[in-house]
Amino acid sequence: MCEICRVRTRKYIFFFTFAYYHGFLSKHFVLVTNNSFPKIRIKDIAGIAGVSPGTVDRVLHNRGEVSENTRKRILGIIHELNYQPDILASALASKKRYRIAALIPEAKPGSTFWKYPLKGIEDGLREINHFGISLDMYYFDYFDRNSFLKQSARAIKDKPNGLILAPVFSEEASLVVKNCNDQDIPVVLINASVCMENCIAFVGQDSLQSGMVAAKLMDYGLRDNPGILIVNFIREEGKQLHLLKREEGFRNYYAKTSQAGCPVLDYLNVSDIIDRKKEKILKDAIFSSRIPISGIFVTNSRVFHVARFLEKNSINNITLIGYDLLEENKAYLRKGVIDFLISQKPREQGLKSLMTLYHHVVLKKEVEKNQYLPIDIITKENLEHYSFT
Amino acid sequence: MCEICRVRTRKYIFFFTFAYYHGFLSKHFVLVTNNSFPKIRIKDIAGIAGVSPGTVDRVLHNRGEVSENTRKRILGIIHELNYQPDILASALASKKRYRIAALIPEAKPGSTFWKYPLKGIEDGLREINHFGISLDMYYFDYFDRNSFLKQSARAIKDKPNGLILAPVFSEEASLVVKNCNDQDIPVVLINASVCMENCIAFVGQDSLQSGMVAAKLMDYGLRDNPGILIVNFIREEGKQLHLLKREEGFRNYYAKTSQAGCPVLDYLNVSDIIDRKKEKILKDAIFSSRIPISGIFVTNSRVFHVARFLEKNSINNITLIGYDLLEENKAYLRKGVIDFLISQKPREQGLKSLMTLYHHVVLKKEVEKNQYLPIDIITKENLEHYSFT
DNA sequence: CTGAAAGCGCTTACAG
DNA sequence: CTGAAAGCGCTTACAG
Repeated sequence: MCEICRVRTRKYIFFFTFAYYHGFLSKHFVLVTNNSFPKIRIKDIAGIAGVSPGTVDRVLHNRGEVSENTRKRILGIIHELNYQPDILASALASKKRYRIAALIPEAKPGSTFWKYPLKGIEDGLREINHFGISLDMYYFDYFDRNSFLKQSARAIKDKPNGLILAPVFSEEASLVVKNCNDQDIPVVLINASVCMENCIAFVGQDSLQSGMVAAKLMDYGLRDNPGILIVNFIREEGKQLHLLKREEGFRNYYAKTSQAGCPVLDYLNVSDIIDRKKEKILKDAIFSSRIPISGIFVTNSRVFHVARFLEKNSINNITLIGYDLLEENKAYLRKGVIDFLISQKPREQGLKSLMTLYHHVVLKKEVEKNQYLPIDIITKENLEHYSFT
Repeated sequence: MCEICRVRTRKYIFFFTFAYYHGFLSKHFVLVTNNSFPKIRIKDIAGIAGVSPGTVDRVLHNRGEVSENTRKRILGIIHELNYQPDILASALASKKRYRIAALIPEAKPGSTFWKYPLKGIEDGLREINHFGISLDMYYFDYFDRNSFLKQSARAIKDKPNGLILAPVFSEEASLVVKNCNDQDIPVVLINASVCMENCIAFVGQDSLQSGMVAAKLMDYGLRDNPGILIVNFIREEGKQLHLLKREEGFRNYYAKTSQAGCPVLDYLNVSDIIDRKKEKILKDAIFSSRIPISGIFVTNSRVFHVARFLEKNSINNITLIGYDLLEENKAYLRKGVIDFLISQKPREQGLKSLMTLYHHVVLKKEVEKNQYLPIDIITKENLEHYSFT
């Protein structure tokens, strides 16, 4: 039913397409291009359409000033030949510059998590900076709402072409997102999610599901000893939604799936800020618990506080599960005090956030809205091969 | 001690560098460039050195025909200004083409593993094909040595600029590597390792360590029930080195680390090819074992054979651990027949292999020789977020 | 051993 | 509404 024509050289492309467009060939004619196919250029399209390259360019970039007639003709040819612009030549010629801003917590000694997303962003930048992309970092203090407000104001004032945002303070972050929306600055959320309808993407972990994974590991190891303590190290009651989600996932698993049936779950909220009281609170919770504790699940990276306590008190019959490959946590994992760490691919979070903005802002491609990264299970045995992920 | 000068515009760069090179500035002068720094071009270097761009290019690419004197002068300036070539412009101007060949098993229904490395290679290609890179695939039959020989001969005859090689048949693969060496075709090994001294890199998993991870999971779940069966599904006795390594890692863990002390380990080799006998062999091994079996470790992706057997015979008190997210394995993981799967990041293996060749062949950068990928632990709970890794 | 010129494919003013 | 020309930074013959 169709004539098929394999084309190799520009001359042939020109001939067939020209003929096709001027009605010399059957409407069932199909142009089959192959591997050793010479690239179609704007010039070729212009030649076939009988216009100048400038006009094709105007059509390609929707910058108007083209009659509807020629526009349609050109779009037809572009479509027929499956024209793919040469993004190298494009980037080289258009001296467009894009500024991406990243608003994330500063990595501090003792809170090293955020150095990995930063590394991911920097690694990504190295791959795409040729395309005229530059990066501005706005660091804030993880514990200081005011520093977040200050840095977010700075970032927005600089009017970047895109923003990577760690919504550590969820309410304030929502305002930032709204603000960006008003100024047409696309936002990608990293690590935690908030106000999704106004963001182009979220890159991070499925918190609910990661709680289920933690519970599975707990359950698998402690089939018959159901005394479990959940510890939340929090900044403010009820504000860090992803921690609540993790706890919910953990509880869901035990409510529905556990092989041991529903065990006794206890929980404890400890302030993440006041340091001196942590130990006493843990001591009370563990020693005077109404149930003998055989497993502890910490819903974030502060699991090393518990590990330190267990080690000090020579308690080694408690299974301990927490989050993230902080240096302290890694050390306790190696020693066997922590049994499992759930990791969130922090480096990839950074990398993917940047790439998502690049695809959206520069290449103008569709991007996936929910980019859930794998929930990595880390043990002493596979830790070393995860160092840079 | 040093004069510091922040430069912004080309004019200043020219002035300072020119002055510096002609002795008008102190030797302690340091050129500090910053973010909003205009790119240094070949033209700038040529201007300062008082030569033409062509000469600078000759120096940059070591293509001789330059007097030692000017060569040194130009190299000095290049170094001083930390010149970074614009790889976009370079790729656009030099119409160089690079052909990468990939020699990997064909993904078949029932053996879907290799479709993920392929996907990784294809995804990577899409990022770099602008740079004149094309890909030729040479698929062979995982079970057929002759098809490997045939396809490898084809691949080499086509003289690619680089080869991605899955050394499924280790001895034959060594010959291929030697052959490539003679013709200056760089080789990246994917998934399994062989003949490393002649390859530029290996991309895959640390097999010994992955066996340790499997053992850890087994041990953690079965502290008191030490009857464990190791099952090897093999093509030929002693030929698939990475399977032996996995078993070795598993045994090492139990010999050294196990909390239960050294448990009773039994093992079984089953031919991967003759299908009808598998079930009977498993039945004999499990039912008439000298120890009651409470855990089975399968050293590769054929774990679904065991899962099928366990399910058919309604045995559900045996912990089952194996490798790879084949469709069959995923189904048994979801049902709870398989407890854990170790995954090897098959897609990333493909992606990294291609990128390694790109960096080596096109960008002429140093590449890391041993690229061990994370040893992913997959459970029913985190399976869905690993689909495409 | 060195330089001048043309070209890679696309974009950007500018002239009509 | 359309076209001709110059230029992005680098490379490739070619002439001397």
